[in-house]
Amino acid sequence: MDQNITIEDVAKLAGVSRATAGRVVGGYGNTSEKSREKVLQAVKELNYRPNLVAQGLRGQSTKTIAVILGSIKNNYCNHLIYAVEKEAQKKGYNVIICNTHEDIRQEIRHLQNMYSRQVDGIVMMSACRTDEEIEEQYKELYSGETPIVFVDRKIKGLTSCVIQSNNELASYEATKYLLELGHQRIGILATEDYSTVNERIKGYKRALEENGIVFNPKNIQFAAQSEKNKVAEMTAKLLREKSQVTAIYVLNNSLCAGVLSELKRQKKNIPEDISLLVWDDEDLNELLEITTVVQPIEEIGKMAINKLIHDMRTKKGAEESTKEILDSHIIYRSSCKKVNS
Amino acid sequence: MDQNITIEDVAKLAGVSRATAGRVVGGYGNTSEKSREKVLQAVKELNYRPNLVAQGLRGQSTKTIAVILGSIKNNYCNHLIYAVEKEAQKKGYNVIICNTHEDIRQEIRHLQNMYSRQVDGIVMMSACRTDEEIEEQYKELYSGETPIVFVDRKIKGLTSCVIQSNNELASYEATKYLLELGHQRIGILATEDYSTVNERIKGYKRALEENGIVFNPKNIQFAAQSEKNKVAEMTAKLLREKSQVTAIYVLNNSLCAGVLSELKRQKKNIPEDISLLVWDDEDLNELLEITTVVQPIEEIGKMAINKLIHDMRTKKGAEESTKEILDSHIIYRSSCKKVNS
DNA sequence: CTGAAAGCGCTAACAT
DNA sequence: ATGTTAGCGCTTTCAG
Repeated sequence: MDQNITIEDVAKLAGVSRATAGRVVGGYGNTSEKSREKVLQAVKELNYRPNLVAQGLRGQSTKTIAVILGSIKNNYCNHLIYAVEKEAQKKGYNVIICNTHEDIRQEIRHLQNMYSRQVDGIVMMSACRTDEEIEEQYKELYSGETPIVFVDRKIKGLTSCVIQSNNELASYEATKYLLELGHQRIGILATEDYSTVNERIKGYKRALEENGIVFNPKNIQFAAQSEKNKVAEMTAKLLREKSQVTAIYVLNNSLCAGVLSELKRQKKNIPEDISLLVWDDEDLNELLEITTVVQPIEEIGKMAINKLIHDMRTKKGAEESTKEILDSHIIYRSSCKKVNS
Repeated sequence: MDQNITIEDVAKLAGVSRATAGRVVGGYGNTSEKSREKVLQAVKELNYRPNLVAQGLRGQSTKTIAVILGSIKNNYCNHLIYAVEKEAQKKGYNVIICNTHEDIRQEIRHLQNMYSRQVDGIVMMSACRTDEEIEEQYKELYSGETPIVFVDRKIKGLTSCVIQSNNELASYEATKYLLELGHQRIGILATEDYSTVNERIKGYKRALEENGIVFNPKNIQFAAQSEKNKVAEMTAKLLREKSQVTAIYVLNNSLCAGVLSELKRQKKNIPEDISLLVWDDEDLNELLEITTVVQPIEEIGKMAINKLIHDMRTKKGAEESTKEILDSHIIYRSSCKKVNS
């Protein structure tokens, strides 16, 4: 496995020049059938493999795409990376992963590092909250020459390309479904303030309003995925509030385990004692028959890569904001029960 | 965000030579305090970022590590990558992920590609079964100059460095635990024939033997993670066999959902009707109180990176096989019940 | 302590 | 159709 065989070695053995050998191997320019054969023979004999780093330096593409997101452990991210890697692979790109642990400082470091690496494009689920703006000095990192596709969350005050599912609408429909079952007091559990979550809350509010129900801020509680105890605590709080909820609507899959654990501790049965509706599907949801809003993650990932590759070709940086919205759908299982209110 | 600022631009602005600028930026060689300041000032002013691709071509390291494994969706792999990326980051490396989908052909393509990319090292969970051997022509891919650390599974007939948990022993102990509870007929569900699985089966057999129980081959069924229906079917088969099992021992977390789903369909309660013991922990296990064998994945990942970096430094390829075994432990929950046999 | 120059492996413009 | 050569951005001799 000598790693040091270069195009020069191939050329020598084949008895042609570096350029010709390169043309054959790279499949560009014109070559005679005779030299083609000789070169290919030499390639095989020497087990030559082109040096992608040199290609990357010489040419304008490193055939590398970075995925920057909170944590690969998160269910949504995990599926996203899977889809992204699959599509990237198909298109001849490799994927570098960067976990930010939802820390904007780390996100910025990763971005700088990826630019140093000359990646061709970036898929990003930013750690930036809706209320935050990127500091002025770092803004250029988020809108330079290298194309970035933002998935799921968008960033305030930035020209950018976003791909996400129809959060507002799907959330509206999910809420409407609960309302139709007679639930008037629907408690929400969500991760902290990201644009995605906000849109889902918006849809929730719209459905309430349409049904003449006054929104009660106490019915929304926040917790981060990592804070398992807090998730349980907030769940308990929802159940404890005077306006006792009859349904819990979990906006992020990552919080689901914590909610279920608290429900179990309180010996609340689903759906007899409480109804449950959750965003993002996984084995657990199917097993426990939890009604779920399913986002088309596979397609989002695929589209992200294709948009990226398109932008790379057209050399268009973030000149204009674009937004692709893909449809989510609800899988109705048995975790939501009719109540008479 | 001009990407095209080079060390030359910095040098010009600072009024020194490329070499001196490089020395300051790269922190090598000697420089006077005066030029140091001038260069650093220029770096800041121009927002210079070194080109890692050029460094990679010039130097001997690309600061890149590849992780090649079945699928990031698999729970074990997912946690492994997380740990690997975290440790690699800390040590100044980035991680490229490659999913083989448990297909040896894809694995080989990935390997070739990663060598083309001049990665510094590879963490690999090979798709190679125990009964298979790597074809002669590809063997060099698995034991060349670039250090590879094999995680979890090892490959037959190859000098290699393996890191894994004590599969045999932990499985022996898990089985012994079930035996002590009175279970005589313990059904196994496992993914197909990988070295890891084999070791676990070995531990299982040893425990049976020690207790004078004759091993019944029908009590072991295989299915792949992806074949959800087959998992259910095999579970049913275990329950149906004349030698009806009183406990199911699942050797791979990825099969767990399928097993649970079948148990549910058959309205078998855990642990009243059947005991359950599973490898690898996740939220689900805690929630359903499933007794679990927990592998130290975090440490395995960390150790893999450190071994890799060590091997890179010492330039030792796979000259000798090494093996690191880390301890698993069992978390006892309530999914296993005493029976009188 | 600093600068000039070579070269990592590749591709592309220019000659032949 | 093929060879020669320059140069991508960096590091590292080698002189001075």
